[in-house]
This record gives sequence, C-alpha cells and structure tokens, in this order.
Amino acid sequence: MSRDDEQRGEQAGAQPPEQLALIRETVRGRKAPKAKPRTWRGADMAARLPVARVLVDKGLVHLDRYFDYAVPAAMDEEAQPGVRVRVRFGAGEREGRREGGGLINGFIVERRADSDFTGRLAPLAQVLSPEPVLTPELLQLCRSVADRYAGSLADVVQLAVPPRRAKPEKQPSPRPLPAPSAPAPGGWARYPQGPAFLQALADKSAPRAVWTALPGPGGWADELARAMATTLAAGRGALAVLPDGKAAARVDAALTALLGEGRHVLLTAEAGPEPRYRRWLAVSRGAVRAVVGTRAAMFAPVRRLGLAAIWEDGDASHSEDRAPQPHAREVLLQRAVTEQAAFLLGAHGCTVEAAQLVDSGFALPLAADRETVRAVMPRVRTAAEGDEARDPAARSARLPSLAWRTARDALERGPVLVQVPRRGYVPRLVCERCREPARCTHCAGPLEAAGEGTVLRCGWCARETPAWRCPMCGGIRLRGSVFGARRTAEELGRAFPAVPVRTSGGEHVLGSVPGRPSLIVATPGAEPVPEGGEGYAAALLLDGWALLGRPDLRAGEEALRRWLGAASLVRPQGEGGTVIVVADETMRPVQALIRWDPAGHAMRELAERSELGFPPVSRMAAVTGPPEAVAALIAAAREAGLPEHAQVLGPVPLPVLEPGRPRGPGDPPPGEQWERALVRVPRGSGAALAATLKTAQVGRLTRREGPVAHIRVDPLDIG
DNA sequence: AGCACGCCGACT
DNA sequence: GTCGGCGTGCTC
Repeated sequence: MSRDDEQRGEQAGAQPPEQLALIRETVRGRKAPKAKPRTWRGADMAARLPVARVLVDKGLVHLDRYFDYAVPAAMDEEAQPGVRVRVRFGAGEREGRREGGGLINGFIVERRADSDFTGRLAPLAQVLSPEPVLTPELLQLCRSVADRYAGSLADVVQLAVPPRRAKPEKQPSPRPLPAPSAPAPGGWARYPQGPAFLQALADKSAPRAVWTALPGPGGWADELARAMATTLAAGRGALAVLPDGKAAARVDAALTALLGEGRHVLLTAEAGPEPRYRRWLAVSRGAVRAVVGTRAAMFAPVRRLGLAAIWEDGDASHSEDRAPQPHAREVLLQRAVTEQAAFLLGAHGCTVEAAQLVDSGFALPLAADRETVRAVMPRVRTAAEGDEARDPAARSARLPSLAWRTARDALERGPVLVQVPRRGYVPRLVCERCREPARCTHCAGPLEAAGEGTVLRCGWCARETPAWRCPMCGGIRLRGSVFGARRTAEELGRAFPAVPVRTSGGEHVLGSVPGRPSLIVATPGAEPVPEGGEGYAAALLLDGWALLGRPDLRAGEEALRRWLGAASLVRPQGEGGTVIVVADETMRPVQALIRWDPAGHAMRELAERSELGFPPVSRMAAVTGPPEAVAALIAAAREAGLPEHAQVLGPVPLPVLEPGRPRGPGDPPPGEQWERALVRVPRGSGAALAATLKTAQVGRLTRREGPVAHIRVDPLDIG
C-alpha cells in the first residue's frame, strides 16, 4: 500500500527524556540490552483508579485469569485499558519486600478503584506503549474464542494482537476518508438474490448468506469487493478473510479498482511485519474501515463491523495452526453474531458446515439459477481409469484416451490445466470393487491395516474387524495405494512434446501463466490463472482416485472443492471449455461436478453425517498425548462431568508423523508414541464439552499430574 | 512452567 | 545450631 510511504517522521519533542532513551534503544536493534525499568518501590500511586487489572501474556491455561497491579502515579496517564505493559510476575515475598520475578508482558484490561486481592499489589513495571491495542471488543472476541476452543485467553490474544513495532506506533495514521458511494451490483446481478443481499448491506441490516460463486476466473473477487464497498458506503466496516496471499491480493486489487487507495488495507504476512503492523494500527485507530487479509486478519479490530466475509472456507489454511487452533469461519461467525454484522461465506464449492448454516436457517443460500450456471460452466466429462490411450506417449503418462484427445484438441486453442495429486496425498483402505472407504461397523471410523495380511483395526475406537465386507457392494477385497502421481506428471511432458510444460505446486506456485497454448501441471490449490481473462481451454483432473480414496470424512467434499477450483478456471462450454475428470462417474462428488451442484452435494453429505452422528452435526474434540496423559485427561473430564450423551472413542495409537511435515500442536515429538481419543457430543453441547475439557486440563496442570495432553476442538483429520 | 517456602535429616 | 534435600503450592 502506498499509504505506508505517506507517513511523517516521529515527533520526538513531546516525549519525556526517559522514554526517549527507551526509544533509542528499541530502534537501535534487537540485540541492544533492554532498559531496566525502575522498581517503583515506595513511589506514589495513581490517585484515581490506582489498580490496573492485567492480562498476563503467558499461555498457561491454569493461569487463565487476570492479575491486579498498582498503578504508579507517573504511569497514571498512559496506563489505560488496552495498553501493553510489563509486570513482575512469579515472585513471592521475602523479608516483606517484593523481589525478583521475571518481567513479562501483558495488557491492561481495566482500571479499578480497588482489588479483591488481599495481598500487597506489585506496581506495574512499565507501560510499553500508550497505544490501546487490546480494545474491549477485541478482548471480548478473544475470550469467546478461547472458551469455544478450550484454550487460554492469552494464547488467543497473541493471535489477535500483532507483535509491537515501535516505529508505526509513533506515526499518525492517515485521516479516515469519507464513506464512498455505493457501487453498482456488478456480477451480483447474475444471482437472483444478489441485489437484495447488497441492498440489505446498504440498509445496515445483517444478512447472512452462503454464496455459491459462479465459475469464471476472478469474478468472485470483484463481487466480494462490491459487497465490502456497499458496506462501507453504508458507513460500516468490512472484513474479508481469504485462504492465501494470492487470493487476498485479488480482492485487494478489486477493491482498489472500485474505491481507489486509502479506504482499505491488505493484511497478509507477505507485507512484512512493519507495514503489516502499520496497517493493523490504521484499522485499530479507526483510520481505515475495511480489511482484506489471510486468516490472522479474522481478528482485525474493524470498527463498527458491518460485514464479515470468508472465501473458500473449506481450504485448510483457514484453520490456525497455533493453539488453540481456531478456524476463521467460526471466528467470523462469532463476530457476525456479537457485532451484529452481515456474514458472507463464499466458495466455488460448499462445505458441510456451510450447508448446515443454510439447513439450520442461520444463513440463506445465495446461488445462481441453473440456466446461468450452465451458461458459464465448462463441459464436464468423465474418463475411466483403465481406458488408456493407444498412443504410446499417452500410455506412458497413463492418460485415458478421452483425456489425451481432449488435451490435444484444446491445445490448439489455449492453455490446458492438468491437476495431479499432491505428494503424500495417499488414500487409506477402500473397497477394491466400488471404492467405498472401509469403515468400522461400530463407530464408522476408518479401518486401518498395520501391515500386509494383518487384521483390520478402526482408527478411532481400535476395535478389530476380522472379516470386512463392503456395505455398498458386498465386496470383500480392499485396495490401498495409488500409482506414482509425480511420475505421471513428469511423463505428461513426453506425451505432448511440441507444447511448453510448466508446473505449479509445492515450493513453486505460479500466480498466472500466459494465455497461449501450454500444459500447466498443478497440484490442487496451486492452479495459476491464465492471463487475458479467457480461462483454460481444458482441464484434466487426474487425481480423482487419490482424492476420493481417502477415508477422511471430507474426502468427497474436498475432491469436489478441488475439482471445482480447477474447473472454475476453464472457459464456458459455449467457448469450447472442457473438463475431463478421471474418476468413476457413479460417485457422488463426480456427479456433483458434472451437474455443477456443490450445494446439493453438501446437503446430501450433511444428511448422511446427521445419520452417522458425525461433525458438524455432532461436535468433537480430540485429546492427544502420551497414553497416560490422554487416559488421565479423559478420566479427569469424566469426573468434572462430560455433557450428557458424550461418547469417548478410543484412545488409539496416533500414526507416526510423516517425515518433512512440520509438527503442529497436538503432534507427537519425533520418536514418541502418542495416542488420540475423540470425544463426541451432540450439537449444542460443544461449549459444555470445551469447558469440561478445560477444567480437567487446568486441574491436571495445577496439580502437575504427569505428562500433558493436548486438546483440539473441531479436529480436522478425524479419519 | 519457574520459583520460593518448608519440613525433616545430617553436618560443622 | 544451620545447611540443604526436594515435595507442595502460588504467581497480583
């Protein structure tokens, strides 16, 4: 943003000398020794509201409460609610004097006349900066997120408030620009309910919608920007969270085209810490009222929020990987409700959670007519896996003949996208005949085989299934591997020697590619957008079997989501756009792709999960850790009182972490054998479950009872 | 988690 | 009489 350059230098003249020294030290570099704050022992305390209630910045669950400190008179002015402070913490009293105790950071949450603490209050050591970053609204949001995820407030605050940077704080934010005028509906006119949704935003009411975006490269970004601009025009703030920097940049560009510079900021990691903090401050100070960003932006303190939007809620990157691992969709839902803002969930596909929002009546569907969909969608055809082409080059690439012919013809007209499975994306056990994932007859968890010829065991409840029989087709044989996908991708180049081949995925993701004939081999989610806005002439989706074969609950939804993502970049069928999906055409996600009906697919999935008692119809929490820690935490939770109808599944041994994959919270350290138990409760008991688990955890940590287990509410990979 | 406090045994 | 083992419990 060019706004970052418009800042004026600091006005140091107003600062007291003590602070100047501190500033110099901070600016000089990280290695410089920290100024030692004075002790304030015996100093005068503030005359009015001499007590500061402080949130101590330590993520320990059993310290999840506030601590009171005395406010020295010299800090009275700056020690306002929301500011960052340093306090002495963890020391006892020796010879009647307060001693030692490490200096740690915290936030003032309240100024009070008195404390309910009976001992002598320690004074605040230092006000780090007078910027009130943890506003009451943000604090309340963090509290409810912490509660929902059985985490500590300090952990969530750490996710919500970016680390301090001295320079941006000392610069003024630009003056807020007046509200823009409302934009035209643009692409929203293609949706029967589109204009009405915008009108509701303009009327400052709080519409909630699950938006099934029409295919086409980039249209969605403009529509999202228009929804945000309409909200701004009504005098309220807007926030959109996107799965990656690439998608966020597109909405940023669309908003800039609509409103010019200065009315919104882009909050992504790519900007670098200092510009990012500067932009965050501009939002916090109310200078900017619209935010486009990646998941950390879900906490952005937008003033008078009028719209909370999320794009592609099925993308795994919307799930925070730091404790307590909140999901952007859930956080934005929470904000929409408490801040009385509109909620917009948009995607090309549809998650079961989104379907449930519609099913429960919380949100209304925002989708185009069948006719409109048919007019812009590509032609979708299936190719059988065994139906390999006669051409030897195509054979070596294991391309079905239809895929081979389609690609060859389309390459006359433009670029062709080839979607191949991501490495490590290998299914577990499925029926050899109909490819139905093998599930436990007791709890419907995924069946696993420890090795060749070993007995089948459930990945959830550990019960053994000695004689498996497919419930769908009666088959008795299982299959569990996928052909070398990586090699298939490489061999594609040999199948089409006359055409340039480019790859996108893993470390090297392309944002866009030239619109001329070429083969683009990409892993799901890394598909580049063809330049010129025309789209791909064709797409080959070769990863069907790998995607659909996973026993993951989301396998179908995820396969469809990834296919739709790629197919959305293909030209309409009227312009010759064709998609070939190599998968069995009788499978439900394949059918949904052919009909371009993600919402219908998600509704059917939801109905099925409802029967089986799966999330999101039920709520789950995963408890992982060393076996004795898991057992003890579950026992403690039982004692603390699990909600009615709670069901404990397992524990079962956790599979060893694949080498190379980064270890997250809840993953075992290398070499340790951990276990996982799942606790399942009816919908509506989620809050009670989180509270119980947290109580059990706090009890165990306080008494330091052996190794610690990790709690994950709404685990993603439950089988 | 740190870290101090305290209660009991072994030492100068 | 005093030092220090580590078990117990608090951190404003």
